[in-house]
Amino acid sequence: MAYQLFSRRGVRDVGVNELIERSGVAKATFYRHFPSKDSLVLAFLELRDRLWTVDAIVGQAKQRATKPTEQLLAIFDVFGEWFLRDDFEACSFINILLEMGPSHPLGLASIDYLARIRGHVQALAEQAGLDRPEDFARSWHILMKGSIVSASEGDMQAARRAQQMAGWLIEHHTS
Amino acid sequence: MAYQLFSRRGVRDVGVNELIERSGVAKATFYRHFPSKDSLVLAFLELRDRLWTVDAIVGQAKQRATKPTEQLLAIFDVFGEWFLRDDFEACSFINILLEMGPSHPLGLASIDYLARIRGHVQALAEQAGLDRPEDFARSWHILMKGSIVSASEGDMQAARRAQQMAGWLIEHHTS
DNA sequence: AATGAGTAAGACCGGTCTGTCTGCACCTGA
DNA sequence: TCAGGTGCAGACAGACCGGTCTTACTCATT
Repeated sequence: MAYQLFSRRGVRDVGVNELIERSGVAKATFYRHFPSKDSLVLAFLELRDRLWTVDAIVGQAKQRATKPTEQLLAIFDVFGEWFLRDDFEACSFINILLEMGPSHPLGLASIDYLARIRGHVQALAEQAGLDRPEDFARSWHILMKGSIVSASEGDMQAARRAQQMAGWLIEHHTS
Repeated sequence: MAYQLFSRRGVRDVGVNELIERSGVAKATFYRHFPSKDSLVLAFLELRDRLWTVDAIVGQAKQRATKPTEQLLAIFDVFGEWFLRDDFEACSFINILLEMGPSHPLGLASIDYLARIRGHVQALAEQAGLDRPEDFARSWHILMKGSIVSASEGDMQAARRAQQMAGWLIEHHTS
């Protein structure tokens, strides 16, 4: 419920009143479970990490290939299909980071979850035996984030373009 | 004045009252010049395009090299220094696009100015005689936007990483 | 039957937002 | 001298914000 609203319309655009009205819960009940709106947003970010990062992206990519390098490249196959969805809502972690700033608690949490995404990439890079896996993951993440923003602009081939550059990145980290 | 506030703190975080108070102008005078806050934001975006895109980034990059491909790569040199500034404020076009959504008038305007940035890249690609300059510019733009988001997260080497991938992109568009 | 926990509904608080309107001073040109 | 435009200062409207608190009700346990 809150997940749909936050991911599609952003944190700032959804007020507490709307949340409780749509979920049919009383305001006092809401504030008994969450001491503030921000703490609900933190719970949303954690859920987003599980549903989107772990299940929808990394999980899907791992299912589509067996070799680690192919699993990495499959991330952009998943992205390509995700970009085509009409309810494409970009990356909540990026949205909130840019919306609240890197010093706000929610911005800091978003940075943390983005680092977690990078951790998945780095783990796959290590399984693939690539050189300097952390540098690899950081470069890879640039391609992921850049393609998401391009998709928000309307470039439907953003995933394919990023995947092409990702292939070159793998080559240059292969000894 | 409004430029500083909007670029550093975002459009939604700066209200009309603060704007008029800081600029020492009366509210009625403000609304005589701009029919709404959004129209001021539109003027801000246009100024941002001139000061930041044209002067600070593209202009600087062109000054630092003579060959078009070197001028392209110099963009990431400029980015690298920009990322180190303590008043680094990310890209207002990306911020506003993600904050307002791609269907909002301000989001649409941001998409337009982002396309203009891509136009500068494409023009340089054509001068350099690179293959498929529009595809090149779109891939290049992914690297620019991805590195900006990574810099917002705190990765100070984001420009260097993007520049490396940008070099490979040039190679693959050279016949 | 009595008690207490939990809940829905919503009034309420102080504050913010964009945008309008009034009051008053100033300046300029006829 | 006086009309008209322009400016600042700020009250005000109407809506919304996050968050607190009251009221009335249900239901499970004692």
